[in-house]
Amino acid sequence: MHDIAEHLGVSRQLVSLVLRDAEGPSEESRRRVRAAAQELGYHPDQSARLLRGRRSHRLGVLFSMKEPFEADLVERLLTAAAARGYSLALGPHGPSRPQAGALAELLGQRIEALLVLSGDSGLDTIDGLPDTVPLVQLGGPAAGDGHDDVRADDAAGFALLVDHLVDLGHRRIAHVSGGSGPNAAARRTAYAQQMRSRGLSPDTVEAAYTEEAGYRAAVQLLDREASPTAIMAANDRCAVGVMAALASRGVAVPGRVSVTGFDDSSVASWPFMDLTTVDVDPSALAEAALEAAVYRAGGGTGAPAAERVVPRLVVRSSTGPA
Amino acid sequence: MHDIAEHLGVSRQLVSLVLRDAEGPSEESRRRVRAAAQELGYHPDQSARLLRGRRSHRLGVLFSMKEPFEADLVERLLTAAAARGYSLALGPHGPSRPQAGALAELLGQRIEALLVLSGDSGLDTIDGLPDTVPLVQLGGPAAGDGHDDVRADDAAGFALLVDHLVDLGHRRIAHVSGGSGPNAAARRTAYAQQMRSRGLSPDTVEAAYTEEAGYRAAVQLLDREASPTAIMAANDRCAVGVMAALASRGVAVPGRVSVTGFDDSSVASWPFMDLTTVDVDPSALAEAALEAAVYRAGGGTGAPAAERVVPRLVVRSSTGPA
DNA sequence: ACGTGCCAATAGCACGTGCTAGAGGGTCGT
DNA sequence: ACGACCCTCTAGCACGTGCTATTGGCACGT
Repeated sequence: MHDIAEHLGVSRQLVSLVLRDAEGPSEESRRRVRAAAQELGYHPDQSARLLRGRRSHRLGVLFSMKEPFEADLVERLLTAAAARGYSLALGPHGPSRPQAGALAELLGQRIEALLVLSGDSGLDTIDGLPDTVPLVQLGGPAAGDGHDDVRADDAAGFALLVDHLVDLGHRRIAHVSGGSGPNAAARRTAYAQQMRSRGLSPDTVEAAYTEEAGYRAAVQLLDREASPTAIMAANDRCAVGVMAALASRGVAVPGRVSVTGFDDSSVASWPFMDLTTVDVDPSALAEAALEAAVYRAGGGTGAPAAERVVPRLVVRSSTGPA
Repeated sequence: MHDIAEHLGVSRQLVSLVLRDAEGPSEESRRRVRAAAQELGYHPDQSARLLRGRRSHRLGVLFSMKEPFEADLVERLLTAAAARGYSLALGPHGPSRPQAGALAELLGQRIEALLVLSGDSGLDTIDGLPDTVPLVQLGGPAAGDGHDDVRADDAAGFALLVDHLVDLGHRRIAHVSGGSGPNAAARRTAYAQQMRSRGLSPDTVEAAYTEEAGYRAAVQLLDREASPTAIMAANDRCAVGVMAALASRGVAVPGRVSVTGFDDSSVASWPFMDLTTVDVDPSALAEAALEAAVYRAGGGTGAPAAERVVPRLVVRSSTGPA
């Protein structure tokens, strides 16, 4: 900035005014300063900007790069934040990068609120976070207490899927559960409840949120005497395994068995999968979470929000009449 | 920092010395300062640190969150950078976040070098980047010129795969190509060359780096009179489609047709895929790219490096005797 | 000629930290 | 008892920017 000012023979302050679009400078000055900035390849130093400003308008995001769904959410968060004039400090954690390390880095970045993402991968309890930064939990296991909490309404989603299958005439509908994974218990319960309310008895096989677990669970189901005519997987990844197992046994989908997923991830739309699933609309999740974070960043002190985004049924060709 | 000093009745400078592990302060002081910092929930302000330091020891990474392989690379880069005392500024771009926007944000963060990732998804030509920041390209389409360039040795990888199949007795080996995708031409050429050197004639079907394209290409191959006994997909995603097509036609793998992938992504290790592929070892890629970036950051002015990481053949159960 | 008002541009401090230079108070040797 | 030394701590400036307060210059009215 100093260089630009010297180059033009004006003061540094004038340059500052122009570059942050403040009122004052004449059109002529604006033109010249902008041209010089372009010419000299100037980019404002975010550190200095952040340091000077009273507020940072910056939110931290703690997430895992491994999970495609979280990566997707982060992208939505980026646009949602930009639309409100906020920027995001990304804090990816992974096997080689402990959560605590990523957290410490975020806390050094003047964040006004912290968004914690946790998909189906599971996340150890969040600890070591200071009470100075408000926390918004997004889609993870139930937070301790007192924090904003945004997630999909899994119960509503499973009710939609059960109804869909029952309406198609299915009566032996099995559920391949996420086992001890986050939200798995809620999904299992929602499934059982909706089955009973339709006069059917639930049939759950414990597995996990992985392709391999889905594969094994499906094999197990096929080996029974009265194998089900429909299989509801705990999520899409799990459904991929189920589909693979059926294909390897030569079982027609949806001819003999219908299959459903949960998430509407990209795999669900592969033409040879074409999975009936529920769409949790990551944009809506991101929007709701960001709204909560912005509210806290602005000093909001209302009661913790507990937003439940209602998913949408997406019918594709993996389900059909019993 | 000021608060801690006041809390203990010492000077701010002493606190500074302790917290950055400089020599000088006594053990007693260290203990007390650290305890106070913990108690007050202090985290050093990175902005101020960055502003003060002459060097930032910070590297920018431009990538896409959509691509799992890039996400994986970023994670390796994070650990590699940490090991060398560098930090990374992440610049994810996506549909709603133009590359230029992410780039501008990075340039405002005092980066000393810029790593540009581009997997199989393709990336428009990089422009608008100032000549003040050295650039290292990682795995993408050939950079214009004069930039460091790190990527997998696709030719060596395909040679390994062709040799593997030929040694198993296959003679009709088809290649489902990545079409106009980045590096697809190089892989196609490497395949053709190695086939000829083994006395066989190449047989390429144009497709793309997606599951759907792989599926369609495989269907096309199966409909021929003399269908191949082995199919080499352009990458793992493509191989997933090929496998699905074979399964839906009841073609045994590897009984009647062998299948190979390229990348050793997570799908390749799914038990019902168990794909023979080549492992590009993202750690080695990340390490090499980071080394180049650090060299440039340190002011290195040598000739542009052109590192080719030699991949490793991973034999699984999707290939067998002809 | 002199004040009044306005527009354009400038002066100077503050943000939180790292680093160089220096200050204070002990201990030791003579 | 006095200076030389070391060990520990402190004073103060600099980094690049935003913002408040102030200055300079011009046109206008009296």
